[in-house]
Amino acid sequence: MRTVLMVAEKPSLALSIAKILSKGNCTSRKGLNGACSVHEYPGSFQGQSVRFKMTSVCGHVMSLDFIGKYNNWDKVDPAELFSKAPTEKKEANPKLNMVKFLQVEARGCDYVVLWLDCDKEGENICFEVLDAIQPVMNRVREQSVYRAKFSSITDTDIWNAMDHLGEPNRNEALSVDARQELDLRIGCAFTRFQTKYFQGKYGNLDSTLISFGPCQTPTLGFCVERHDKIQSFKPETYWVIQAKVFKGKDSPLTLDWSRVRVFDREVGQMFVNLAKTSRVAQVESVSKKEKVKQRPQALNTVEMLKVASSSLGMSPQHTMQIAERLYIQGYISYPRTETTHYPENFDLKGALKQQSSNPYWAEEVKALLSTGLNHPRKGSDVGDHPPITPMRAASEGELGSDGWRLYDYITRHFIATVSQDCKYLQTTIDFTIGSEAFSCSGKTLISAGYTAVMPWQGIPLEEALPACERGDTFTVDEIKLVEKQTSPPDYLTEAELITLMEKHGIGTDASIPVHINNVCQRNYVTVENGRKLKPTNLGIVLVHGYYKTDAELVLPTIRSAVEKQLSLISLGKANHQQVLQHTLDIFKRKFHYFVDSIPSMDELMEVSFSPIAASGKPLSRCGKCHRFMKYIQAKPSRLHCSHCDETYSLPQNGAIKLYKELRCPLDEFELVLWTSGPRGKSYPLCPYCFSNPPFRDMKKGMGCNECTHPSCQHSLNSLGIGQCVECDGGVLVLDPTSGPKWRMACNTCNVVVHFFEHAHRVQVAQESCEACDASLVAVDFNKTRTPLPAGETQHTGCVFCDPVFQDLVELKHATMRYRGGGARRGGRGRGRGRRGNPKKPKDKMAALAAYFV
DNA sequence: GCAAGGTC
Repeated sequence: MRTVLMVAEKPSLALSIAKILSKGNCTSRKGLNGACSVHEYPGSFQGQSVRFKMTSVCGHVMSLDFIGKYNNWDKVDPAELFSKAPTEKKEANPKLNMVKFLQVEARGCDYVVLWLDCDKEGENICFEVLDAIQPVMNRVREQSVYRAKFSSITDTDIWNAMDHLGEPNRNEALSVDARQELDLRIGCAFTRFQTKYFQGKYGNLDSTLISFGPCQTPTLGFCVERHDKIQSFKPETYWVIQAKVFKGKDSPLTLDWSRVRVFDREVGQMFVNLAKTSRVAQVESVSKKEKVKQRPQALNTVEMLKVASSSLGMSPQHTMQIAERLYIQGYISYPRTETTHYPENFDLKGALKQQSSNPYWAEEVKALLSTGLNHPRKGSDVGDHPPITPMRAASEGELGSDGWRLYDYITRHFIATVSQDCKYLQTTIDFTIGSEAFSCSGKTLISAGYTAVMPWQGIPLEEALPACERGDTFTVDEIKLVEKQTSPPDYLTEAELITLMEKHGIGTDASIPVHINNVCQRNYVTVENGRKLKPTNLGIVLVHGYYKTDAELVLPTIRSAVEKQLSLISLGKANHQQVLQHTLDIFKRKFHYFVDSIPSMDELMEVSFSPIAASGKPLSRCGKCHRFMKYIQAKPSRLHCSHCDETYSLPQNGAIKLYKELRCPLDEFELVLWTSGPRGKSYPLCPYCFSNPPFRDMKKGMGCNECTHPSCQHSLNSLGIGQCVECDGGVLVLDPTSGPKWRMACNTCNVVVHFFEHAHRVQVAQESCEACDASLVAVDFNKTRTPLPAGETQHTGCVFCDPVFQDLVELKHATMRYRGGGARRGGRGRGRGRRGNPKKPKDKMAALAAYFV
């Protein structure tokens, strides 16, 4: 019997589609990567009996990157990234082992049906899947590759797709390939160039990365545009007539002037004088209109993000993480969708019934169930996923604070979509006072409709307008000219930014949160009270710089202009290679122009930032010139030797101080001590070795706790104790600065083990433990407070095995269990390589020759 | 260390 492999874009869809096509009769098992499942069932295909295997990928299988050597920022000129640097496809998520998984499942299959999402990205993933599986599939004479086209996950749609299989569209896939390559080459070239240029020149930029991208840069542009409007705002004075009238014993009504405002005081005064000729206000007309506030459309991602930001105070990134969790746990439907229209067969009533026992909205739900659901408003069906709805009842306690708040909103929104509109009566009374016209209006609620579950949208209670009719007169209580000023706009709110991004096609529902998060993380924008986005100096200068040199780099049209080119590929009207070359050429020229114009950007930078040579405070001495290097604390923190004009990287996210003026035996640089926090991990490092690994088995970014120097007293070889209790390959290293709260810390992960508190001295001995091969540790306690048996003050033993140490090492028991009571003894080496006596080189030059490989 | 796009 032949086998048909079917592949969807994500595990949840594979399950939904398999359930529909197998009519609920499929067997399921987990795939080898743990993330994807395989659902199998018998059926018929192209007139023959077959076995179906339905599975999925997890989004893109591959992602594009430069080949290895072009990822060296120090050796590659960013201009080479436009054409010379070759790219390669790498597995998007190596942990998922997706290619292997697909091949295992595809081996022996005869046909494949591609059920990827029906958009360009999905079309591209079709070919990623085919590239992986075609080499291992059986060869059949007839067509073996099919594409299912569906616009919703409903029985009819899925069966219809199965009955009308087509072929994957290579042109659409190629347009995505082109987009990937353009984004990569352009983004990385500009990012690397401006990062290196500005970081080498200014000391207080406070950003580890000065990135550029066709989505993130326009995103920043929107925020700066608003900032500029605020800055250039000139308040204008204007005048309004304030009129108060009353009738009988009613409290006075404040009226609105029909001319609203005037910008000339004299003119305003003239109108006041005209109005003042009369002491009564004449009612000209009273109108009552029934108005409707429409119930919302079904919820999509962008709307959810906006409300979460403006009403729940949650960032888009955080909102999506919470929504993802609610989705995985089955509380809500798939949270990434553009669609605002429920599928025709959507069980609205069933979904609503599940909410009928929730204390917060049970009353409204029960009322709806008994009087009947309102038909949802027509939305747009983009054919991706149904709108976001609750899938099962939940209580506050089981979801956690933010989880509940988001679920609460999603559910209320859902109930609102099947509720009645809110109806209210708007009453407007038109007055004349002298020859000037005024009015006042008020709203009274007729029926709350959906605002019963979305009270924040309700009609606010107002004092009712007095009953009156045409011809009535009111007494004028007060009439005067009031001076006011126009006020500047406020900073862009996150919700407004999302609206702008959506309008200009910057990013997608799934990527908008990422771009906003990026501009915050890169220190271009800060989030102020009320989730308002205020650009930083760096953000402002960058955008102004682009405007000065090449405004297209920051305009929101940069994306759509490229998309237009790309659509030619997907429509088959232009050749993929030609479009790519053409667009790359344009951006290559822009890049060179940008590089040439960088002095004009510098003019802006100089105003806000200080030159690197004038930044920082002296800290440790350079090994080459023996002068003090300056420690620059602003991100990325680093050491700068102004004499040698060299910058040395440091570990981030911690504090740096001088380490007792001790020097690295290899290069004479003064060591510095990195500390993660008051009770955290700390280790010394050599500023030179950190960027220039001295031994072949070391990598960039290693401190002395990973240094394999055979004899240096600060090295791993001297201070390493034993294998880490949690991670693979890490070694617990004595922190010689930690006393009297002595500890050892893993040189790879974050494990910190406290031991021998209040010991006077703790040292790593030359000898190793017979049982577990860990280095022995020698401790020395004060006579008066020694915890050692029989009042002894000194003891040397293994921190893992020595019974004397048992109660003095915090993680002892966990350690023993983890090691299976020593069962792993003699297994893999302990990885410290400190056995044997390495020969000491005769002099320093020989040592350097030996070490600097 | 870089982009943007999928998704876990």
